[in-house]
Amino acid sequence: MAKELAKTYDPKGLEDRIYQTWEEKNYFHAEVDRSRKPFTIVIPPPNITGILHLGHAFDNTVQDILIRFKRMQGFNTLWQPGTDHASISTEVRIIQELQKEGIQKEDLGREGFLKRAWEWKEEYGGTIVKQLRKLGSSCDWERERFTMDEGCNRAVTEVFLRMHEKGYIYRGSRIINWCPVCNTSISDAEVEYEEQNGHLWHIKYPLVEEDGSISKTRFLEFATTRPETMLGDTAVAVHPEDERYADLIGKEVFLPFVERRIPVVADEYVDREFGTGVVKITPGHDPNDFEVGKRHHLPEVNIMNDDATINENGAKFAGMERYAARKQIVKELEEMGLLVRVEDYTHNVGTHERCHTTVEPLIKKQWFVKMDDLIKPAAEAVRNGTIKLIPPRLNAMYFNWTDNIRDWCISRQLWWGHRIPAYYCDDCEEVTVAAETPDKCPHCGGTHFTQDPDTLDTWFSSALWPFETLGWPDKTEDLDYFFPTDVLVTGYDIIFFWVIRMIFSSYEQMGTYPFHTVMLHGLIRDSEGRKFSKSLGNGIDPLEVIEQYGADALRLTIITGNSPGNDMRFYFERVENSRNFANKVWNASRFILMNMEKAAEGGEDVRYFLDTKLPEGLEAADHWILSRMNDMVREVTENMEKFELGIAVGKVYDFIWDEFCDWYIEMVKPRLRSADAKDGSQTCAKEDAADAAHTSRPQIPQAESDAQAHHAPSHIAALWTLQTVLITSLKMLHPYMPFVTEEIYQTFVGDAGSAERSRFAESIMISDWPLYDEALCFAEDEREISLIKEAVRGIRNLRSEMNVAPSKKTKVFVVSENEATRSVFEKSRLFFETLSHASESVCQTDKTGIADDAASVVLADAVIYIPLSELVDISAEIERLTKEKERLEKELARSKGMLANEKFLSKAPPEKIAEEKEKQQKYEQTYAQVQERLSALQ
RNA sequence: GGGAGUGUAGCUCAGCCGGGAGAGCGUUCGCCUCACACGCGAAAGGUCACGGGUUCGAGCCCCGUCACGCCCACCA
Repeated sequence: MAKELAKTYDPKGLEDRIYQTWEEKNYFHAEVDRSRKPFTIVIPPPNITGILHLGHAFDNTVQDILIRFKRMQGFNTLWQPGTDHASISTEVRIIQELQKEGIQKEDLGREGFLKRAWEWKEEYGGTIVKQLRKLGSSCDWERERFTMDEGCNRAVTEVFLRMHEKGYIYRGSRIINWCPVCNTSISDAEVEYEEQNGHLWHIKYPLVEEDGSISKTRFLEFATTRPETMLGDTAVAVHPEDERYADLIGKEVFLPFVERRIPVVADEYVDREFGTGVVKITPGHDPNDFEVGKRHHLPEVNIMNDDATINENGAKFAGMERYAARKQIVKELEEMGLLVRVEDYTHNVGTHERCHTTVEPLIKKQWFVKMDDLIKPAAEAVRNGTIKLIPPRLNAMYFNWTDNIRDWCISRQLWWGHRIPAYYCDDCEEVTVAAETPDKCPHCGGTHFTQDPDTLDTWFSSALWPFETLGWPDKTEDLDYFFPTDVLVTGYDIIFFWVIRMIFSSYEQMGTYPFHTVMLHGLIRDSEGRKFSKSLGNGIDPLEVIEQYGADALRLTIITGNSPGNDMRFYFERVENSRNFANKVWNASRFILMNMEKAAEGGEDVRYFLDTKLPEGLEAADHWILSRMNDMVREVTENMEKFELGIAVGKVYDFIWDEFCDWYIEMVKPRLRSADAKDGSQTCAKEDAADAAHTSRPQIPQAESDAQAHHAPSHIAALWTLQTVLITSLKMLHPYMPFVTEEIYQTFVGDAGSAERSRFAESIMISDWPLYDEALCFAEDEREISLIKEAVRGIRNLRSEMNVAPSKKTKVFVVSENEATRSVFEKSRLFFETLSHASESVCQTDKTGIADDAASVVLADAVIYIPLSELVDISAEIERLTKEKERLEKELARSKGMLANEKFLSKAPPEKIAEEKEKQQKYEQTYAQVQERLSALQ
């Protein structure tokens, strides 16, 4: 029957094989099916330049878990995959590659460059997609899309046209962030501020006197961090209510080098407290000054070329690089006596997040999206709960953005990307926005056009991702069925870049929101809490982790202990622990298979898991584990519905390892063993006897073994329970650890006969998600087994403290006046004895026949005695019991205090009071027993 | 400057509706117990950052303080 499983779980080879089977069986693929409810997730498209890092692994594991969970719950699940063209990083990458060959991108020309870029994309662009498969991602690969494929291109053009038509897209001169190295504008969101040590130069400009002469004695002093921008100054500003300068407002100062007379203006932007309360105004090179300049109708002087060298407006500094110019200007100002002083100054400098070049604010004609109207429904959706952010605390972050939105600069001076569908008439230079080159200029009738050379910000197409991937702008069945999608999973760091833009784009184009829930996860950091970065060299390649420990171990590690929105640190020790867990599950399964085989050798069909009805003859331990399993199913499902994946998987883990493996399997062993003795061959019996001779293992008394044989088949009930609990646990674990669970599941189900087979899913990934079942609640059995567990723990503890060798078996007496308690021990004798290393257990009502110096474990209404006279140190025993007595005294004091408190009695809920009373009673009973023991010993 | 966080065992982190402090790793002790040494059993280890308050009762709620990162803004 069942296949052999290796002794240790080894994911190598196995994962690829299983993944391939899933793909061949087409399990990942979704088709429109009106009879079923869809559940859709669109992947945050990874950059084609990317290789898989732990962030992707995290993001995609979360998505895969949700998808697999929903798939098993019966939803028609679609996980829509694809990749992003990532304009800047791809273009930079290709330029670097060209440089190695000594080629500039201009040498190739636009078309040649794009050809090269596509070749590059075809060759390397698929890497990350292959890597996602290694993780186990159950994406519908047949539907894979690319942000620059034909459909997405149409979508982008369509949206551009529509938004331009409505006036949301406009072209205008604005001060933008310019990256002189990437040679393109970048959006505000792409600017990263870095604290840098710099200087604050205090400079003074001479005043222009009434007669137009330049004063040699009167100056206006101010401070600046960027002295070179003075070449573009068109004013100096003071606060309108600043009395110190009231008389100077409207006058002029003289700007050295460029020899310009510029006005003193009054503007509230100026902070009177800072420095001298005077600010130089450079509208061409500072965003704030740009605003001031607009208010005062100041000229805008651009002093810089695109490569950040000074241009012809910079007088004699023309041609110098910006920092060289700065140095020279400072030097000359000093010689002219206009430099007052220099102080060290730490300030934040805007840099380009991709290359960390200091950005240069420049005035450029760019395309913008007007945001104030578009953003309103996006903000509203989150405010009124139509879209839920998880965790909700990130709402504040979201609103911070929506409330302070600025127009979105969408043009980029790059070649790789969606070219802006705008055409300039060669005759009149007027612009026409159209899907294709117009025939005739609507302004002058001209027939020759030049298309805008710029491309769109990468995020412009990503913003359309949830609907463009489903066929928009066409009206497709897919779009109608799968859209709006359900959950978006991404890191909180791209709420602004992506999430908000998808929300308003979808609302604008589709008239509805793209998803109802956004699950935001944190970042994975290294073991010291640092971000992973190339410069730190602390990168961890997920593929290596998978190679070494398996994808399941990686997935489990990433999810365990994490809650939405929180960062987590990555440790190899934790991966090891996850791997160990996979091995644990593996071996538990191996144990069950082994026992099934043994039973099968005796001619029984033992694939009981195929039968879902509760069989006859289940014992307390079986009921207990089924009941615990049932709770686990409910709690795990609830937590998964709440996106608390870390909590959910923790519960599966604890259940499997602690309750199922460490307790239930151990409880069941003697039952399976006694079955061996019954149907076992002679050799088996002989071996047992031989074993027993030199280890003093507890022997099943002959009479009892016979009794078992006549009894309802206990080992059959155990085998049924083992299989049922295992299969259910595997299902609960499957979204987290898809490979090992599938492999084991296949081992159990794989060769079931065709009749049984039809009742069973052929793969765990399309099997049914377990449901909470009232029929599996066994409160009484849970209480009984708790009692046994408590007793076993006590005995183990005692033996450990007394240094009793595990091989040393002892007689155990359970003394209780309570008949029900005695009966619990009687019923569970078989495994109680094994678990507590007892040679024999005897239940009785009093201490008859028990030595006074026996060691004891005190329970509420029972005392367990272990005669260990030759081993027990009486004083140690007294000490142990005294410690126990003290502990109980403390608990009793607490409990009595509470119950004596009238306010507690009058205000606490009745069930809490009852609970406390019960506890008190138990403490009192136990306490009395301990005291009795102590007095007997002393 | 604004915002939202975090602070719990040596380390990393859980801790739901307020009702006797948990896990993993590490440490110590004992075990190759016929599923698993990637294992089993046991133990030690905590002023739940600090100070107030609310409450019969606070790790959890409220106020304040300190520390640490994060996001946003960008005062020249």
